[in-house]
Amino acid sequence: MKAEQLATRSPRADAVRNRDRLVRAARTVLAARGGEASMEEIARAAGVGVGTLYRHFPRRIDLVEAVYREDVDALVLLADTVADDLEPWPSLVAWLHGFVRYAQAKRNFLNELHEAFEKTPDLALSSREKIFGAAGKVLVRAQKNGSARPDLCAADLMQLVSGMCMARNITLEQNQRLLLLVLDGIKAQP
Amino acid sequence: MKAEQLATRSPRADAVRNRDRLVRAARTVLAARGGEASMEEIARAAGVGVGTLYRHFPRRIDLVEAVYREDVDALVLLADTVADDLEPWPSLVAWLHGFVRYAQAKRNFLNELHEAFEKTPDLALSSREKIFGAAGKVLVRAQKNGSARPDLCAADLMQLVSGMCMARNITLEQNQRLLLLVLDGIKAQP
DNA sequence: TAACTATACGGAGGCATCCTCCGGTTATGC
DNA sequence: GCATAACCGGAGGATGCCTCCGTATAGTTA
Repeated sequence: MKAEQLATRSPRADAVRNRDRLVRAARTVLAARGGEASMEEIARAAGVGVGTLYRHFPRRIDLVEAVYREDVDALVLLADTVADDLEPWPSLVAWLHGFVRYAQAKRNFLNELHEAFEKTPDLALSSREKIFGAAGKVLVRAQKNGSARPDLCAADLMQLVSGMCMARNITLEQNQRLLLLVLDGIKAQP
Repeated sequence: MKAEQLATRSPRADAVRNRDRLVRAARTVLAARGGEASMEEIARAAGVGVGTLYRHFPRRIDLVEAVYREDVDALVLLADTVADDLEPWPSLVAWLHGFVRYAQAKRNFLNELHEAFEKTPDLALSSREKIFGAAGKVLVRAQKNGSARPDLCAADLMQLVSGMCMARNITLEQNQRLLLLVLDGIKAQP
């Protein structure tokens, strides 16, 4: 390869294969053992050395984000869908219900995000930003409509809702009950 | 000592002294370095070996609870005070404001509690129970009065409020703004 | 006071995890 | 086919958790 050729060549086949194996293995292991899962364990499950794992995903959170990427994208998509199909306030309600149901199932993910953010506060986490963006979309729309109180931002909203979902043994019922309460709080006062 | 004397004799002077040193050191170190602080570090700051630390506080959370014990007691006391001095609803509002202000300052404590509970869900944490008890006291009173919605328990309430306080870079203003929102949600609907 | 013993001390060390580093291997471009 | 950039893997350094046990000492008894 000439020195002046700056365009990176496409990644090697084995690299692509191993990255994919790692994400799959991580998905399985994280689902089975939650936050307990160690990097060695995941690498072993993928049939790969730890060195390879760390080359592809320098920090634990990078791997976690790769695992849950599709789920996060689904939440973003949901925001678009409800915004297209519903009036502002009902779309906000629908999206939050979707979020809570998701968070209930993938509570581990929220915890990992929280932990990573705890350790490195100024770290840009793409999942976080995506979710905040989706929340902002439905929220702002409801605010412009006058159905949601104006003194509130997406960060506030997610603060509240993801915070309440992070508890270990919260049930879906309790979650939904609390969501109704939060929705009452979010609603613009007449 | 006779064999049949089962009454434990009072703890040795050095044990008392070291326990006290450990709590003081832990308070300082935890305040300075937060959750990062290692057990070795705390033992060193107390001028004591790790063995001594672990004899007094078998689990990290035991030490943490000892450090924040007075603060937790203050929250419990606050619940009693507001219940004596104020009408049900205002007392709930006042206590929650107190809680949020405290949580803002001692966010690290909430995180440690959460982490311990995450690791060992069926673990009885006295601080947790004390705080829940205090919350229950003011909440039930407001419910009997008809000013707080009845379909809510202390666990729900703390879920919501402590969850929102746990975020790393939340400001006191944001906290208080969210609390107002939550209070709107808690209030009984007319 | 002196001996005795329950109690406490402390840090070496076993175990686990994180993450890096680098010698060896392999796929890709020429 | 050859050169080499890209990649692989796992040994090993660093750190933290927690235990274990030989040593020291406070309190008790005579």
